[in-house]
Amino acid sequence: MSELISQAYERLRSQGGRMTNQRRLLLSILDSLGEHPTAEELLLIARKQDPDLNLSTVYRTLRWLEAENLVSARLFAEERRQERFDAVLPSEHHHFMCTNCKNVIEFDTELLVDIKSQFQDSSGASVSMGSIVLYGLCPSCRQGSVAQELDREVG
Amino acid sequence: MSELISQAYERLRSQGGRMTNQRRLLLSILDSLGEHPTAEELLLIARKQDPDLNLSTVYRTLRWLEAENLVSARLFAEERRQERFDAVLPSEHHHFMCTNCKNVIEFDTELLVDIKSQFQDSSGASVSMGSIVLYGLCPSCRQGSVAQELDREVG
DNA sequence: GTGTATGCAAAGTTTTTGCATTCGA
DNA sequence: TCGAATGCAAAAACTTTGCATACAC
Repeated sequence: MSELISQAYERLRSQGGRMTNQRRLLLSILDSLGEHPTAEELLLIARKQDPDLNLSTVYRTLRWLEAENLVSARLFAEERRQERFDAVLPSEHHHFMCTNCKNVIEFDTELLVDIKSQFQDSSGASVSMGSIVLYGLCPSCRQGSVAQELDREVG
Repeated sequence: MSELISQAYERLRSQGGRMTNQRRLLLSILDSLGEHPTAEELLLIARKQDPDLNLSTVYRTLRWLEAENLVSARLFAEERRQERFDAVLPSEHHHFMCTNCKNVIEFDTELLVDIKSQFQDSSGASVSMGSIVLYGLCPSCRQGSVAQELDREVG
């Protein structure tokens, strides 16, 4: 069983919570999904298996997981308000978002620690975490980017 | 006259737009403010000089400035939905947010270019911009952080 | 059985939009 | 003058909450 799911069971047990079908379903989707779904997207996927699942259950589950630090919510500035949810991976990871097709690519870097310590040294703050978001064109949108850019502008 | 304001005049002239009192006021606040106001905060400040100013005018002005690349909108994940607006500085700048007092500190770094090129090389994407957000405790919250953390949890 | 989690509907929060009016060039 | 910008109110988009019911333990 995956780390996410076994951790969730553990937390539930230790705080007297319950493992419901809804939570099991959402956890398994979050765990296997190689994407960063919004709450709505998650609902749509989950409803293929449980058509009665409710959006507020999705939000409540995500917020609980977030509070437990098993999932993190991210806002990409390009999408005004909608949050995207990530299963928290063992290593800090960062994101690239294609400004054309909106696809997200995760990446890792060891260089952030340098930025952190640079900032800590100069400011006197203590940094506990950090995240990077990069924007640009993904490989497939680089080709034919002119046509696609036009499409998007005219839309 | 500041870069922001003169640029705004320039853009208006070239696209047949008009410099209204409302825009002038908002521009001068954005220009002088050493903070990252939300639309609502900007409205409150502006209303000291023009009590009739409307929130939708603030949003429309900010969105126009954003489209002109004179202001950038940022979402800090810690605050769920509210955007903060920045006058765009000549150099890319990044943010640290104190998880305790929510204050924001800007910083610069030359190290992001390395992360960009690292990612470009490995992914084949072309990166046009990027932003870093760091979280932690600011210098003043580091002292007495225990008491303050408790305060926040109990809230 | 008991209390946690759910579904539903209503409310909350932030941002956008339609329309009549005002105002800058 | 006349079209761009504003104020207002209503809608839209996203998220949270209250409450009665269902269900995990």
